[in-house]
Amino acid sequence: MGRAEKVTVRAVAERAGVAVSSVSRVLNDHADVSDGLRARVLAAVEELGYQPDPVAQSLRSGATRTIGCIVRDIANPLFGDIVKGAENVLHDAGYSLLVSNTDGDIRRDVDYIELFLRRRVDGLLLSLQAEDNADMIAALRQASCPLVLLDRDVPGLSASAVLCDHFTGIVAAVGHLVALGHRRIGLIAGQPVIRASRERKRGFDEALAKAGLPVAPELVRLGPYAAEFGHASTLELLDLADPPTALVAGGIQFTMGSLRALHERGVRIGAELSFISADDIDWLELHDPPISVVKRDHMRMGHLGADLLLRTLGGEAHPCFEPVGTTYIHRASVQPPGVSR
Amino acid sequence: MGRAEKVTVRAVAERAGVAVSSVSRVLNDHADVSDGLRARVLAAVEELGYQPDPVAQSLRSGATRTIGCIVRDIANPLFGDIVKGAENVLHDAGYSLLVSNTDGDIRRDVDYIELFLRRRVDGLLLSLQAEDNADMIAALRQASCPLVLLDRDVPGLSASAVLCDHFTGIVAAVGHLVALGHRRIGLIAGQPVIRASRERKRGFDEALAKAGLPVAPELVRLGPYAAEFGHASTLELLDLADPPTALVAGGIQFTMGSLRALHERGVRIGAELSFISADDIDWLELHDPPISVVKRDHMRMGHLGADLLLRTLGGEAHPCFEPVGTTYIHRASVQPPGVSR
DNA sequence: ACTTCCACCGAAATCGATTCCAGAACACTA
DNA sequence: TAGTGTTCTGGAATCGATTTCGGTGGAAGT
Repeated sequence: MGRAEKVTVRAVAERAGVAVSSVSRVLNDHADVSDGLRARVLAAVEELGYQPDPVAQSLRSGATRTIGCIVRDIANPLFGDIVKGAENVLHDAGYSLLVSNTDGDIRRDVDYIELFLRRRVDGLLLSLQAEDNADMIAALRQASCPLVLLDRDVPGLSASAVLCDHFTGIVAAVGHLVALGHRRIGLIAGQPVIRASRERKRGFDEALAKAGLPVAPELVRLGPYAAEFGHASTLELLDLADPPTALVAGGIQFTMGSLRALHERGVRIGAELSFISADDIDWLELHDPPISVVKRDHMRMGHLGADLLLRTLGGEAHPCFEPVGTTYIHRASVQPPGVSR
Repeated sequence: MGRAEKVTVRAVAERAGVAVSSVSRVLNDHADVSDGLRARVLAAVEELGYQPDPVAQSLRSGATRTIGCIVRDIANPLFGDIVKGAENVLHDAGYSLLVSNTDGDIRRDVDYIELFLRRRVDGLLLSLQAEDNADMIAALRQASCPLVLLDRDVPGLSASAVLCDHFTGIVAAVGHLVALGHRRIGLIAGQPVIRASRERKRGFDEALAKAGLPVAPELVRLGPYAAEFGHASTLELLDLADPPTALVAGGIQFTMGSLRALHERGVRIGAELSFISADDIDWLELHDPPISVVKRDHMRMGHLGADLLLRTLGGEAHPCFEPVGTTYIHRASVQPPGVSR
């Protein structure tokens, strides 16, 4: 196995017959290095197959070339796409990505923030579970590295952010439902401690207001981002005396739970209940009927998040914001109400 | 922001009026520490809020408490689940997880292996894209840290592995098709450079052989793990003069591409063509008709992989192997042939 | 009273790289 | 020839922790 005698800068220096400082100067191409010395050092480096030890470099420089990424559930394709997009960009820039899994537990947000900061990451990519957690904000204030929020808004924190325009997509989606004649429209979304939830709710309200329709409180269910909440809420909505004729699921977990509930109840989607999923996953198109969605580019979110980090690491002092658009895509799951036969 | 003056072991020593070595001894509870000294040091640690710097510890100890994980596509829920399972276990054991994304490019396997080894990870969790790549094997031989293969088999390499019993599941699945009367059964699977592909093919062959049926070469398509291959292969199979009456997709990407092709062609799954997906994703149950699957516990794979790593890090010298079972689950996508009306 | 031993603690080396500082070698000018 | 600069190079300090080694003081043994 690894019988590689660990070749250090000292070994290179010995081999080349120069001082270690000279080796370092050559490798980091500092000024004041003669051609002869450079050649000898590079030859020795080549012969020994020397590669500097990143751990030692980190100790000396204070930079670890590592980024910490905090998400709720890495197995969720939404976050998977984000992480993938970010990792691609960061890898090309010479950074590695540490991942986490906070799994619905807000305290784990704090734990991972502290863990990653202790590990001296060069930056944090954050999809937090709540924006108002005091412990979390306190932990982030300790950070001396750049922070990038993914579709989150933590007031008073100096951080860049990728911000999705949920509003436009939802307004278009609900507007379409209204235009088709729907009057009782249900919404299942996350709690307002997350920007995405607030924006979706705001778009929902706005679309109804624009149509002069009242918001029926019993049709709006805000809860934790988990399939089970989508499932339970859907059953509740179906059981109302005056149930909705259309339903918007504001998040992919809700979509999953909601569809499961509709299948269990044998509800004919489109015919009996129009359905829209905010957030697109490819298989929704293969559903029968295909599910209308509000789409955004998840990988691009990760990509832009990484860009923002790199920009700050590159010296940009002020927080920057990158918008990501959303589009409503109509599919057969949305039909005019009362086409029940 | 971070106005925290960086509290080091030296600061603690000064505060407590002792030598740095004593502080270290207290913190790593070595022997030869008097109660008085321990108390003074711990008090100073408390007052200053001292936390040792992991980078310095890594340089000194050679251990980084970091594990590298190499997968093809972190956005794929299969790998997402694996990574999640592994991260949970490793986090609890004090390790952090570096992720990668090799994205169908075999050279990136090698790149990431070398990158992670250079970064001195304490272990590697590997879902390689090919088992016979000489460069990759050479790179892995350089490793002086434990290796764990995820559903892979690289002969001659000293590594533990999580091994899925694809064989049993596929035999049951194809056996069921045969029992229902299917005679022409198609298979779309990965290339034999990956154990999973080989085992699925072996199970497929075995099930047919057991039934005394010949393997029709034109019905077996082995190619790269990508939805597009599943899509194209499915179209080809449908266009055969004597097309299959049942189709097994050996991998979730193939399932996705294959289902898309069947939808495009308007094939009535179950009635016109029975369909089985090897690897389960939750939405397959919501498909119309629900898709039969060969299921395995992905998160458990990650969990066991992490356990194997920890076991080796804990001193276990010999490679260990952990089996993961597969189960065939019948759903309505599988019907007797010729129920076309 | 003198050795021996042990418990305890501090100084310094170490991990591997980078960088500051000082000095050597050489050229050029007055 | 002496003096002044350049240009290049080596030694040593540094990053922050761990660990070896050696030394001190006190207690026990003869």
